[in-house]
Amino acid sequence: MQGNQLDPKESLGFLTWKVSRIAANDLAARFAAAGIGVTVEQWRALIPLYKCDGMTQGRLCEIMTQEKTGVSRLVAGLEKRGLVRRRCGENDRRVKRLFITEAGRALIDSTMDLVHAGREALVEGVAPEDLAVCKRVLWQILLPVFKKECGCNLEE
Amino acid sequence: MQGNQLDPKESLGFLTWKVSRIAANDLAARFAAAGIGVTVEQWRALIPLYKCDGMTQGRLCEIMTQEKTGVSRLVAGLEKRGLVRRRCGENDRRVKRLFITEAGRALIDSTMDLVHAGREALVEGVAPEDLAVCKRVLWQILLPVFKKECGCNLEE
DNA sequence: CGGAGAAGGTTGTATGTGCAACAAAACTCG
DNA sequence: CGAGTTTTGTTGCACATACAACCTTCTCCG
Repeated sequence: MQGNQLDPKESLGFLTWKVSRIAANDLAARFAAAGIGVTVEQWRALIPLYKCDGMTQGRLCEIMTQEKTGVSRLVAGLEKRGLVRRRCGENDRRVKRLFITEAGRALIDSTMDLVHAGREALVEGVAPEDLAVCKRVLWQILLPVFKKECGCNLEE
Repeated sequence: MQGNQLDPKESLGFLTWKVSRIAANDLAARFAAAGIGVTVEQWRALIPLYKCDGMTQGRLCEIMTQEKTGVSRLVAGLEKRGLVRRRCGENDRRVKRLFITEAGRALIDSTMDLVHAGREALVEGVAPEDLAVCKRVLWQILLPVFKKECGCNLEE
């Protein structure tokens, strides 16, 4: 039985890695085809701001469960593209508050159908009840990381 | 119902992305703690060579379902660390054949327990039958990509 | 043959990500 | 108050990954 420790089908890390690459690459191709000038990661970072405007950058890190360095650069890219504005906090001038622009909102709105189509294509042929179990398992694994970090509309 | 299109729990792309990051970061931490001087990605690239020595670099690209550029750099890293040797093909001098070294085999052997522990920790608390469904779904999604690319021991 | 095109790999460029180090601002407590 | 500590964000560095451009080698076919 120890022999199949090297079987990729048995490693959730491997499986999720590959599926996430497929999903991201597919979405990137759809963005490119539609002339959307934003990366998938930047798009993902924009979602929380769409749902909850004005949060600090640190808050976005928590929501994305990601290092502050990466988020700092994602936000810099979003700001360069005019999708987000950064403003220093008034009470605490260390923090940067993030505000999605009208262009940012429009981008999310205009990509909803695209994203939805991509998700459908990804899970085409998968039994809905199995897919539900799969999502539930993955979310269960993520929960400890998201605990006490899920305020401000992340649920909803 | 359209409102929860932005719910991360509903996006398999998001879920797999986050779980794969958790798994990779956890494994990287275990490698670092054990003084294993190799990245998770390099380790993953080494697996197919452990199972099937002497394949060409292009073959490894197929097995890893990855661009040749990334594989080229992964293999370069493995070679720099003395875990793999590259040799030009004899009949076709364009190809590079990849041979795992004794150090490479020893590294895989010595990390098996580590990796196994990481996998156990990742899915701790998940019902085994649900986990099996989850893995089956993910593999089902990957299958079209792996089709006709799964020879040489990938299946075990 | 021999040139056109295909195939295998590498390098350049852009972006993402994590760790460590750093800078600025705020907080703590004597 | 003020020095040390903590918090927030940025920058440097290393590595991963995708696309495009390129080089070398092989193959095809006239």
